[in-house]
Amino acid sequence: MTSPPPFLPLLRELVRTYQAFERYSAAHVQSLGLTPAQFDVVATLGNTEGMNPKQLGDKTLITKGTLTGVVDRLLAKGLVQRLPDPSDGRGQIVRLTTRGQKVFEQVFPAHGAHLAQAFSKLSAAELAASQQALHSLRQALEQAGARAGTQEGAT
Amino acid sequence: MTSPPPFLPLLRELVRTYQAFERYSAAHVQSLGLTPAQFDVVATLGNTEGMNPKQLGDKTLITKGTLTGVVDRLLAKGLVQRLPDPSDGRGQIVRLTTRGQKVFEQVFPAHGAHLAQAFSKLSAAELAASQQALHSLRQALEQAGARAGTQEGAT
DNA sequence: TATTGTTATACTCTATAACTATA
DNA sequence: TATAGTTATAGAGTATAACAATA
Repeated sequence: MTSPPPFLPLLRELVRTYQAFERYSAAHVQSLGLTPAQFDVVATLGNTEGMNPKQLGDKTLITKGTLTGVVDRLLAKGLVQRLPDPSDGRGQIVRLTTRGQKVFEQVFPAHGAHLAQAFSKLSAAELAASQQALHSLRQALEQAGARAGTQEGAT
Repeated sequence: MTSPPPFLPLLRELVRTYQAFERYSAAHVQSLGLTPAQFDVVATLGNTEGMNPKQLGDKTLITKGTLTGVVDRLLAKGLVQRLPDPSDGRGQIVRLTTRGQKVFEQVFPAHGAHLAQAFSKLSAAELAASQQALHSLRQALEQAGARAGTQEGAT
């Protein structure tokens, strides 16, 4: 039995860092009258030409039945539109409206302005290194996830 | 207008990495029949002598009205108990039951076993670098959060 | 008067399964 | 038959405000 690798502190750090981000961004999101799920969708649609609910669900991890309701509410707020998918009669394209685009552009610069100050202490190299570190970490987690999914039953 | 700092990809990576972890651990949590909020409470109570709902809410970021219901459901599952707070007639102490303790101890080693495989590809140096990177990132975020919290009103 | 915790309200998210329409 | 998306259902989380009991 090899000694256990010290990844628990790393995970704890990951969770704390994410929570710090969540706490930070929650104020902005809430001030827009968006729920986390709705914001997730808006953020995913930002800077795209739109996508079908299937792709949207895959990216946001929202299941299709749930996504219908989330998109409905964004529709009611006038932030997204549903367009027919020209290449598939069953499909549709969900896309930000002009107003949705404005909201998208509004929240990220707002984040940016605040965060820019905070991040000004980190060099470009540090940012890159952090990003790379997170990427490795994510890959490890995704492998574990795939494995867990495959070998399921270790309940 | 200065060029935008390149921390957006870093944040996106942070979110994705966290989501990978979430997705990974969700299986274990779900297999225990616990919701994320319930697991949050159990994990917070783990390795403690219990605490009052006020503290519990502060740590889990669950508001008091919501927390009552979450604790109710954990109570129904026999995982926690409500004890009177000897030092405050209004208060109570929420504490894991023996069964709750067992669940707590059960889920964390289970995480470790799976994750150990995933992390075996990362060297100790890589783990340390990742942790350091996250720590810097978190400090930046917490500074931003503190600033946002202080200057609030930019809603 | 302030604080702890419960209750009531209303809305959103969530997964799942059954269903319609198109491929 | 398979897939895209909707609808129905039931449960849980969420914030908020009003309330009781205690400090």
